[in-house]
Amino acid sequence: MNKNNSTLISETLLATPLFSGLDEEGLAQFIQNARLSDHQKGKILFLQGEKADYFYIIKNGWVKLFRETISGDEHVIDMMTRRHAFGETSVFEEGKYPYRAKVIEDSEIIIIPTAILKKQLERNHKFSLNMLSSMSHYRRHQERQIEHLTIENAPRRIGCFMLRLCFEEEACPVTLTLPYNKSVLALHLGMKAETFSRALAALKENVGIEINGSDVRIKDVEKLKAYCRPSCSDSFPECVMSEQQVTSP
Amino acid sequence: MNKNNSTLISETLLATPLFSGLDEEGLAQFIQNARLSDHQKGKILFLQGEKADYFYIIKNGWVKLFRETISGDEHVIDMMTRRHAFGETSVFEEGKYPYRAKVIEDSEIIIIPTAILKKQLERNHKFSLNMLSSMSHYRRHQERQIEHLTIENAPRRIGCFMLRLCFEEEACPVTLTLPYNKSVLALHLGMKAETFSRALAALKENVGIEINGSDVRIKDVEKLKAYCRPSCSDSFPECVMSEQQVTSP
DNA sequence: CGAGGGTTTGAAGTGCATCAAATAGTGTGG
DNA sequence: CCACACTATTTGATGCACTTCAAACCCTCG
Repeated sequence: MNKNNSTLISETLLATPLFSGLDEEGLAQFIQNARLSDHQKGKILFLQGEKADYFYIIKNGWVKLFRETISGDEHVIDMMTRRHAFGETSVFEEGKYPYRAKVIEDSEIIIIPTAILKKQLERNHKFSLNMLSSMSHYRRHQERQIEHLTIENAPRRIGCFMLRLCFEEEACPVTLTLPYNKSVLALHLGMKAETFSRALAALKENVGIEINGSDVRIKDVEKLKAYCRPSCSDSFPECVMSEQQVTSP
Repeated sequence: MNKNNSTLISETLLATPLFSGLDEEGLAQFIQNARLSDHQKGKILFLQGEKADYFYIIKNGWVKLFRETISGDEHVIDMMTRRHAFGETSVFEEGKYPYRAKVIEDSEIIIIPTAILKKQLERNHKFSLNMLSSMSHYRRHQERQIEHLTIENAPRRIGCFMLRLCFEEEACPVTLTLPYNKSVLALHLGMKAETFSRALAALKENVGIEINGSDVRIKDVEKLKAYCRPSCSDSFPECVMSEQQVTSP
């Protein structure tokens, strides 16, 4: 591993909540054993049930975590992007990955042996707390997802997703680009691609959103919030605000 | 607090994964500051957003964790029973409860100040690891719930729930009692009470289950498994097996 | 016994899925 | 740089699962 790579890895890890605030030595343990590599769209990183020798942190790109049912349906557990870590919970799953991972946009990914993770968990209290914190954040994220699936309809689920995407922008109107392709996004939000398409059209109708391929222009953010609010148990903008750093799958 | 209570508390805590294997001193910290008390059906333990000074462990009974949307819909996050802990993640939520808790069957509950939890998290590595492990278990539980909501229909969701309830029985046929009342269970499984009722009838029709009030007799467990399997990404009986110790909400 | 919650049943409506086909968008090799 | 192939997206028509509203029934408990 050359120096350049080492620097790149260190930068990414430091920006990932899982590793933030770690002491020099602990961080060094991870960095020394990390490997940065490029992966093309379509690459399967691992299968469900496979022995989990490594966990992953994304430097750039998109990875889809998913499962398949016996009857062939695909369930998208989550979409991961830069600074997201995944596969790290295999430590608690008898050393096996509980889902599949597929690269869906060309990505730069950092790979670290789970053995290092295990050792740090045993020895480095600060790291355990970090992991606890990021797991807790993710738990909240999942709770919200469950709630949305249960009580929100398709257009509102998309609306909430877009609000999360644009929450950091303060300008009104807001322009944003939908990540990855629409069919995957649809599955991630628990609907079929056709429904997604129609629901987008409904949003266009009801809250005056403009859509151009993957680009979305929200002319009136408040109107979108008002549209989504009635079925959201979290108070806005808290619901929108607190999604920022989801790090653990 | 009398000695008797102290013993009862200690017994329950030891049986709760969150505290299992803790050193004497750490355990004593919790026990010394714990309070065991009875709560009647209907009692609200805390509201969403309330300052979280305490967390809870159930010794006996049932507690419902839920939220309400602006439009008045209720979302049941989870149902907790003996040896389940809840409210403990408020430590990571700016010290506030992220949901409401209501007693739905007369219960004996252990209450411990979150301050103790915080201190132990800071100082007691073993306890942190316990919490990490139980959080990880709960995460899996949530994942499965999300998956079920997305790809399983109502009868199958109920079937999976019953399989989980009866997984420890080895005898066929199996008789079990549905916990708490059916309308709450329905909401917990993401459907309305009417749908629940009709779905039960469908199960009766398709897999030959006998229903008598809250008592369910599964005449052929394998048939039920076969009925649920096609839409389940986990392999049976793993899916059924691994639900046993869910401790963290 | 009567009141009130929980549960079931019926009829009608809604939202999403499904199937099918048309259209737009993307990448490839000639 | 264009033609072709392939994939992603949209649109339409139809069906099914769940919800909604309403009423009846059932159970429990004062």
